[in-house]
Amino acid sequence: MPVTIRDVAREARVSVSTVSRALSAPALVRETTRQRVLDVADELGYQPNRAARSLITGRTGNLGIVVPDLQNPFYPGVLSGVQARAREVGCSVFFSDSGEDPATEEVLVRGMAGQVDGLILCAPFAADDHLAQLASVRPTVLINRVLPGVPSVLMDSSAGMADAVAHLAALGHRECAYLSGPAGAWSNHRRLRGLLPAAEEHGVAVHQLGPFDPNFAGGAGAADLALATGATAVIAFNDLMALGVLARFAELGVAVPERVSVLGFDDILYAAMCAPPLTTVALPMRAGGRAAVDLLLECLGGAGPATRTLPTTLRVRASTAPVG
Amino acid sequence: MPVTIRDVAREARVSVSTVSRALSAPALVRETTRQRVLDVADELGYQPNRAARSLITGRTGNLGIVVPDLQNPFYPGVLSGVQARAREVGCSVFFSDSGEDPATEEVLVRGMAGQVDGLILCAPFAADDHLAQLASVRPTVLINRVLPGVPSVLMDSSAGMADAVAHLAALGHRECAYLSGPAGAWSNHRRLRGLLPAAEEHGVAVHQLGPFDPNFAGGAGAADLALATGATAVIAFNDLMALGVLARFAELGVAVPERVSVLGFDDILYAAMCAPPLTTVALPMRAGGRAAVDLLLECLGGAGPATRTLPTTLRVRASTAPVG
DNA sequence: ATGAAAGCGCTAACAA
DNA sequence: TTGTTAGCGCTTTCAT
Repeated sequence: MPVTIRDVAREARVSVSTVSRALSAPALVRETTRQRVLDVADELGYQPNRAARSLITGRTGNLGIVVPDLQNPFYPGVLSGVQARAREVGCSVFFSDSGEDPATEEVLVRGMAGQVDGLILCAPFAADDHLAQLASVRPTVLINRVLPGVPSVLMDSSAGMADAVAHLAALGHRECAYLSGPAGAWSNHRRLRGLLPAAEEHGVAVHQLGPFDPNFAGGAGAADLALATGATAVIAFNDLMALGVLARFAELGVAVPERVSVLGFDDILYAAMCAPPLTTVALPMRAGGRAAVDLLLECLGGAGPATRTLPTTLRVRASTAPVG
Repeated sequence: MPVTIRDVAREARVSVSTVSRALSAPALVRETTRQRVLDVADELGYQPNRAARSLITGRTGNLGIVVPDLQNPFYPGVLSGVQARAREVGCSVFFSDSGEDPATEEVLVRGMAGQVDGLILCAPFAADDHLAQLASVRPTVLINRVLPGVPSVLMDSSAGMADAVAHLAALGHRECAYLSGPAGAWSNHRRLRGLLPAAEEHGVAVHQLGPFDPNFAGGAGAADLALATGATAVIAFNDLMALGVLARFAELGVAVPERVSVLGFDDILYAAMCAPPLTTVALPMRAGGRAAVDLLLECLGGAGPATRTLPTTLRVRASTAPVG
């Protein structure tokens, strides 16, 4: 039988209300009383029952996050940031994985909604109207997705893409292929919004290919198409695809970066570990997770829907070189 | 104001208990009544308050899992399995990351304990006595760790290691280097328990090196040492290390698998994506996560502490070849 | 500064 | 088969 607030009250010779106050409103009890209560609570190993507390306060102290696919190394990074920040502010976090399915996503969100103070939806697949409905159930923060009236954390991939193009242009590339990710994805859209104007500005022609699956196989499948365009550089939607391109090129005996330069997006762990190490636009995964928690907390505190844009960083490694 | 059980009761013209029963003990109400209640509940969008329910039943419907490090691709795999299975049985899952620190681990477990029915500890870092204490707070299942009296899911890495050695022996290797993972780790211990007898049996000499950090840098750092032993094959504690070895060998111009064969452990996503693709012992990550949930559910159902051992699979790829 | 008492929304006896 | 009632453990008025 776990120890309750009454046990502490009895032992400390005060009322339950005093115990309650000693724990959650220290200013309202005399210092000596408070100390005695705390001592007793400690000695008895008292842990307030969160269900009872939240039943009355309406707050759970929990956050929920749903990501599209934990197998994509990008999301564990975000998740890790969310959890780290949540821990710092004393929150626990519910996690789930939608398998990139909008319907599942909806079920998961509604399931979590009842037991969290707020939700973080990472690159959600739901359509705008559905998403708006979900966001209305509980305070919600979006990551890498925009929806009017809903706060969001954005990673500035347009700027990252512009950096990437500038880098290629500086290396003398005049023709590049872009391997698209999922057609409807906000993130793919954003990359294009960075790519096209920057390419125009630098006088780089763009062959837009795809959409492809945003994974290794997708990249491997796209590699030959990219080659056929005659482009001297390939920009992939994400690192997983870039890795696929690298692998297929190796198979084909196409030298990277001597004959073709390859560029990824995300900077997942393996981008630095492959051969050649991948030049890529690093997205602030952990920072994004942390920012989402902060934004959520602000909303719970009554702040209006804000948007926070996080900078990206071009990491130049060995997969890009001057056009030969 | 959210809709409560009383709203449903009033609208359906029954008592609250009937509503309660219609939802959680369908057999106890007449079919027509039940249908009416369900219709009203649906129409009103009624969602039972989990805090209130758990306050009285003592059950939360939540599970908790803590992993050492989400950046290691092995753990997202497990986490993903846990979550998938939990969802099937209607549970939500709390997640956290200990950063491979025993003290943090303990804090996290105690923090979660109050709001979960059971806990899954994945390759925990806590010492046996501390772990035993943690496991006594709530029903607990261990993954890749054993402790008397505590149920656990084990991945049979001893057998996997034996397979690996047999594979190398068949290729004619007579001398191999083993790059140890963390000294105290149960999993490292297990690998050795498979390696040594199998090596003996097949007449393969083993150079035991390390311990090293179980990551890319650790492997890269260990590569030269391994080479210096004169072994024709290197078995790394895990894939991340094996990838480090591969990278360093590439730098050194040491041909894999022509001059040295390299073997990993885990079969993380990248193992199939690197060059050359890595021969490795695949650990059932998702299956392990699912099994842990099942075991936990059995414990909650009153079953005694059981141990479930999951088989591993040797995946032969291009990083191993006959000794030249 | 402290205590008494009224619930939060729900389930589980116990009655009917 | 259904309703009535008593709490689960806690916070929060309202008194004192």
